[in-house]
Amino acid sequence: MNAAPWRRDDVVAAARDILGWRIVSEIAGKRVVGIIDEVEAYAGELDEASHAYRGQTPRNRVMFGAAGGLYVYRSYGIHWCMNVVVGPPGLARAVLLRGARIVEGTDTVIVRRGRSDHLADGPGKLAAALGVTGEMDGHDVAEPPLRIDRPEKVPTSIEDGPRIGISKATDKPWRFVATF
DNA sequence: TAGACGATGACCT
DNA sequence: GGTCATCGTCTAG
Repeated sequence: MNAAPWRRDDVVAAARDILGWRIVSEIAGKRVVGIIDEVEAYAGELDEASHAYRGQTPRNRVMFGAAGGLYVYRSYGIHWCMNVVVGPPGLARAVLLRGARIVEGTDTVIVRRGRSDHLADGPGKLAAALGVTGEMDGHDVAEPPLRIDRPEKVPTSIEDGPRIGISKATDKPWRFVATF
C-alpha cells in the first residue's frame, strides 16, 4: 500500500488502492486537494468497455504509455474526464477517477463549478473542480501541477458495482466507492 | 467524407 | 425521472 498504486499489473487492485489517496492540483496557481473516493477499472484490450479495446489511436495513446500517465479525454463533447495509467507500457490498463471529496481549495472549486454542492461527485465534475483539461493529457501524476500523493485516509469499506454509463462489459463489477 | 454515438451533467417537470 | 446540449473520435463506405 505504500508503493504507488498506479504501478501495478492488476488494474482492479490498483483501482481499489487509489481510493483514499490525495489528489493535489496546483493548476493555474490555485491549490485544490481532494480525497479520491470513487473510481472505475478499465483493462485495455481485454475490456470491451475500454477506450483501448480496439488498439491504440491518437486519442488513447497515453494509456499505452508508462504507468502514472494521465489520460484526459472529452466526454459527450462537453466534459473532461481523466484516467491514471497503472499497468506496464503497451497494456493500456487505466483507472478512471470518478469522484473525490474536496478537503482544500473549496472556494476555488465553487468558482470553477459555479455552485457550492456536488463539487466533485462525477468524472466531469472532478476534472472541472481540479482545473484539468485536455492540455493535461499525458501528464505524469507524480509531478506538479497535478499529483496523486499518498494515502490521506484508509477506507473503512469499499463498495463495488457495475461501471456507470457504458453499454458493453456491464457485467464486470469494476466500479469502486469508498467510505471513510 | 459523412454519419453515429458516447466512461456526462444540468435543468426541467 | 426524463430530456437535451454539444462536438471529438471512430468506423464504414
